[in-house]
Amino acid sequence: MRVTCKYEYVNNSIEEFKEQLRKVGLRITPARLVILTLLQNHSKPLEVRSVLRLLKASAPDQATVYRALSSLTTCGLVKAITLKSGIVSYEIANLPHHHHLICERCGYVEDVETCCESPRPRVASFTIVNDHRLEFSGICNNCA
Amino acid sequence: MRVTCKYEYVNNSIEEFKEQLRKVGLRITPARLVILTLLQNHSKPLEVRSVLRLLKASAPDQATVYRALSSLTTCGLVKAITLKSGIVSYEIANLPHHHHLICERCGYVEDVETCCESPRPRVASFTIVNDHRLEFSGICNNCA
DNA sequence: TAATATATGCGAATTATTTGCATTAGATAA
DNA sequence: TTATCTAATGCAAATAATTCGCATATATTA
Repeated sequence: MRVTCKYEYVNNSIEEFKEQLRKVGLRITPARLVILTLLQNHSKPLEVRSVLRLLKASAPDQATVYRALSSLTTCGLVKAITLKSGIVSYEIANLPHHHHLICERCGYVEDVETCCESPRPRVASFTIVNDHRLEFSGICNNCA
Repeated sequence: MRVTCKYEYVNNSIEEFKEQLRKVGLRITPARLVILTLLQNHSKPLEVRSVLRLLKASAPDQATVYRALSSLTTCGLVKAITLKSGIVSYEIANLPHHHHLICERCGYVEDVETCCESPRPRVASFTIVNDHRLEFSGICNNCA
């Protein structure tokens, strides 16, 4: 399906995104759709900077991008992951469960299915433990 | 041992820190020692902002703090960890192997010993995998 | 289609981080 | 020790990143 509006995008999951937005009570807006689409089309997590750069042309305003990423993350449609480097990146939330392997030199990120088989920690000061993130790091072939 | 110099600090590991700095080839300076001491005295990882705030009085200049955290991290004396929230925090590197459990509401961090028992991922695009970080998140008692 | 509340764009304000450069102070060797 | 060399610091200023206020536009709902 091709949709032309203020910003242009090509996407097959538009209806899905709309449904998700509806479900979490966020309005369906071009800015949110274009950002969801962008994240979906990139298999790798994207930093804000990249999102801004990739959308630059007729893109939503930068404040809008920040606000959209924030609301989408809060509502769980997008995941914010933070790599060892300290840079926050965003990815579509409903990907199959996976983790990341990141190159310490160049920042290249690879998804890995390896998961954490250990039990959830039991700590007196916490009531609920409901999520985990596992990140491996090393040196990619290019940098080695 | 009590050492008074341009900035003041109380510490029992000064000699250890000096030895570590020597080993990695960084000069032994008051700024580095005071930052290592601060990180050591806090059991929790600290963000740059907190480091700056806690040191404020007769502290090293902010540019110096950034530079020191950076060089200490590069040389491996300090670890930069990035929590789900996207905030980068720093902790002394030579703590026993552990991971973190963070409250999604308030950011409270607890160290946990639970580790990842799964095998290191084998991925064609990576030559070396040499580290991992595991982060659990949930709701702490205070927020629950 | 009208009413209303949310989202956007824009500019400006904040906040965070980095840089250049003159000066200070570790380290090293005589 | 002291002289020498180089890295580290402080300061001010530049840059980058993020947030905010507010008028306008737009999605939703009835």
